[in-house]
Amino acid sequence: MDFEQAAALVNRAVSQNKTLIAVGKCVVKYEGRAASKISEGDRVLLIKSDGAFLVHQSTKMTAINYQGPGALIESKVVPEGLVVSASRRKPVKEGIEVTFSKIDFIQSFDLKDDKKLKVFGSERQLSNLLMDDLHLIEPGLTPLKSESPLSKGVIDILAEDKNKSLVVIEVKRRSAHLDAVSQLGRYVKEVGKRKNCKVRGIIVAPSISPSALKMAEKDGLEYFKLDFEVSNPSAKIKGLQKKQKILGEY
Amino acid sequence: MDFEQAAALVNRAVSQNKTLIAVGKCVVKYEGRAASKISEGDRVLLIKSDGAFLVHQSTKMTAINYQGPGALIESKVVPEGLVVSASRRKPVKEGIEVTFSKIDFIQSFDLKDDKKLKVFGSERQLSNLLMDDLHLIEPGLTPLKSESPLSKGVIDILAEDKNKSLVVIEVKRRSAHLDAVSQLGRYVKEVGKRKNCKVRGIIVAPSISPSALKMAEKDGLEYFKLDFEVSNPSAKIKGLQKKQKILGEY
DNA sequence: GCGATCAGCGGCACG
DNA sequence: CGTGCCGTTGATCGC
Repeated sequence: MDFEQAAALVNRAVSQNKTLIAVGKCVVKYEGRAASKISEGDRVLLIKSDGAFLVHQSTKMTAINYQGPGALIESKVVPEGLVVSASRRKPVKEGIEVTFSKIDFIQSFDLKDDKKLKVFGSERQLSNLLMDDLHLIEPGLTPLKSESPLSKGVIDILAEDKNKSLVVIEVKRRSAHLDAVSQLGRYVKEVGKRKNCKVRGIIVAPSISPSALKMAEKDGLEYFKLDFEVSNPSAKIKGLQKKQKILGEY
Repeated sequence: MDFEQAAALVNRAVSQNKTLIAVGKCVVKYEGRAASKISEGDRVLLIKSDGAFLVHQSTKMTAINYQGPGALIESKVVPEGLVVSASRRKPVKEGIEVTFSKIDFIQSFDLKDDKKLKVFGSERQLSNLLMDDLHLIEPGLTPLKSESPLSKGVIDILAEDKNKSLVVIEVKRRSAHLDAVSQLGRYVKEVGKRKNCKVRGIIVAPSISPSALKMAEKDGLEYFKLDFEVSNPSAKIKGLQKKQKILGEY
């Protein structure tokens, strides 16, 4: 297929909201929030029906250049070959330009798909499950509210212990790191200020980095190890236990 | 092309480290760090030469299911159609299974590409540029070290002001948020502890969220607005000015 | 619209 | 390997 035909194919695919796949030798330039350039090589261009625009190399998961849904897509022939470009004004003015010097393959597809991915084991879901299992953390701990909106951020679980103290619980679906401790610290601080009382903070996560645990202890926050299991189509909390003073284990 | 031929094509492409593109009607299941399922629809499957495995719907930028480089890829025919699966042991045992009931297109490509993307305007680059422009923040501020490794994290710029006080500078290429303030706070705290002296902290970013600025001021950290420009092939700092007490502007 | 956070985040660099 | 953090992060949800 020559460049003229290819350009026509791209423009037709875009105007008909079809998905287009092109493979060939190209250079790619981007300018917007950042700028980038890559010289000639074989790549895959994927343009989706909503205008999402992706340039992939033959390795790695991530696209080397891209433009989000809603991009304005144009194609034209220039002396160097076929140019396919995508640009948008928001979030900022930016654009990609892919210049093919050789096209190995180009085709448009009319993809019918109204299904949505269902995911199990998200933090939200684990948090909801945990609402009913707070007794695993300690007796007398009762849930007050989940997804409680704070002026800044959202508290995963707000609870009350047997002494009627407020407890802020932050759930992580993967290892907790320094940022998680900082985050919980902010929530505990804000709630304490609002309610003008002492507030406890608990991190619940499958693991925690040593420095994060150290920081948590220093800040008076607690950590509980969360043991959970995901399968299709559900997630389940298997256990929950206090783990502190990791050095003491040895 | 029938399923048997397609399965053979996939296995051959994988064994030869080629890149494979398939388009067709399929269901996709994933189980591993989380679990997911999506019922039948038209999607694009992209398998790269390094084993990266991506399933795309016809909208949005992100793949709905994926597996990183190094995944073990297999293909076989079952009563329901063609199964293409990708699995790996690390970081955890996990796998995707794509079952095609209809194949619209399938082809392998031998992509030659040894080029690497060059990006301009990264935080690292802006930070390096700023090293020479510290006087724009305040007279007498001199750079000591860039990318200074701390026990936890890396300080973008460590500097010294005219009073010989240490100054930790955190550069952000986009709007600074609460997490950036927390991050800088951790650094300032650690440096102050190490050197046993008062340490200043400055956030340099193109903008800052109101709550982040508030928290910064409360924590004794400063904010400077960074005005920069990116183009191909470079980035440039255009200006730098103190912005505080935003409410006072009105 | 901005703000804050999650994500199966991915990728990178450093210890 | 883990730890930390950047990313043109993207995507979602609440204000």
